[in-house]
Amino acid sequence: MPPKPKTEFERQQLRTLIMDAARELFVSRGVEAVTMREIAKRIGYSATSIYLHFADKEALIRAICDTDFLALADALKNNLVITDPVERMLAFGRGYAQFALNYPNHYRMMFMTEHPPCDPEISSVQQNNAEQDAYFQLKIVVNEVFLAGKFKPDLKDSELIAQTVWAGMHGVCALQISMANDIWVNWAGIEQRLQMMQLTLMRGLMRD
Amino acid sequence: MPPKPKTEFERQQLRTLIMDAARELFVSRGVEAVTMREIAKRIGYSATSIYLHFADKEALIRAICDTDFLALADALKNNLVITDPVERMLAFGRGYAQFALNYPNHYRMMFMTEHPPCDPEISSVQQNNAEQDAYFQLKIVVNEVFLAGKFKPDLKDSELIAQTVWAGMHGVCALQISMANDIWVNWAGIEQRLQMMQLTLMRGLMRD
DNA sequence: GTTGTTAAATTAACGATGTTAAGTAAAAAG
DNA sequence: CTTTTTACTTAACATCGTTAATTTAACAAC
Repeated sequence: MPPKPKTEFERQQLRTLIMDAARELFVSRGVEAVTMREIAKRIGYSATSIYLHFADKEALIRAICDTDFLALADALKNNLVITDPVERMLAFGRGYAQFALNYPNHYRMMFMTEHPPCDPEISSVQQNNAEQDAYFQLKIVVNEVFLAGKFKPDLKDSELIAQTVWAGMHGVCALQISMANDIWVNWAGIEQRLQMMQLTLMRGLMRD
Repeated sequence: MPPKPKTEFERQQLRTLIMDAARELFVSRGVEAVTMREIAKRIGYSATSIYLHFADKEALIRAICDTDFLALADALKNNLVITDPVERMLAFGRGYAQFALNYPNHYRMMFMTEHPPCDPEISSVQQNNAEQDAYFQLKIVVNEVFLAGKFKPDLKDSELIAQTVWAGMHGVCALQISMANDIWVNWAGIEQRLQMMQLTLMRGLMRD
């Protein structure tokens, strides 16, 4: 039953319908385990219909990632109301970890798998817009601590500090996602590990 | 030309021939991109022959991982000759990162993808054997610093410290492997980021 | 030495996947 | 009323991991 020309709005609507169905499946079982046919069935379409809206599976994944970067930025921006720069940075880190651990398959898709470099032409995320770009938010949050003179005096590169903080939190989250079930390691509780990382980063970066 | 019974040695030999060919391909292009047929062709066998030695692709990957944990432990144990515990821990971290960045596809296979929990019955790595178990090495190295009273006095859980150090280094390496080509982030040099992480961890963990 | 038996390998084939090509129905355009 | 365009579907393809059926060759028993 293939009807008639669709308005641009209807096209967008179907596009997001596909993305929402795909996201739900990806998040619950990971991108590899989900087939195009399955996504299509979920929304009552044929598999090939997806290709009218996305060039291939990779493009679909990328598009979803893209809107999820928005979701991450949106979730994190709530912390920006905290006035104390140091408290804000800590809350920001906790929020980031919470996102990672609440949506591990998502997080894996966004930060643990190599995607071809994201084309800013196509991306719906505006880089360096604090509302939309979580990395930009991180830079701001760290830089405000930096400007407040809270870091050790020999630390002069604010962005390098930001990348270190990111790496530290990412390390804990990524190991948790990939290796939590590995009986080889007698893991401490994830909450404990997160707190320990934040404590260590703080002590290592902040002025005494 | 399929001849007759092989001695156990010949079977082992073919098994490692398969593993070596597979490893080389996996390391250069990642596990997903390499097909069983390709591995087989590389050693002049038919694809199905591999299944006479490994239950499936996953089992082959796991077997390779397994021997690579040995390789990692072997590479890292050279640092154990360093006498000063703190210097030894630093060198250990650098060695770990070097392994990760020299063999990124390997590292991804070992630490960045979820494998079903490793069965110690099957594994050829002896857990808690310092010669073979890199995580055990890490625990020892950290614990020696701990016993030397070098950590901050309120840090009482040596294994939690080890896991934090691991997470920090893993974070830098993992982001490098997955996101180095992401133009979104203005990455500092990888060497700089590694050094900054080590500096920060040290300052955050060690007694003043 | 012929004849089974068995191990090691192969070729054929299966089902699933991402994807492309060809076809179809209905609305719009002329 | 015809023609074109649009949204979709079904068929089909190549490739993948994997299994089944088949071949080949060495050994064992008589």
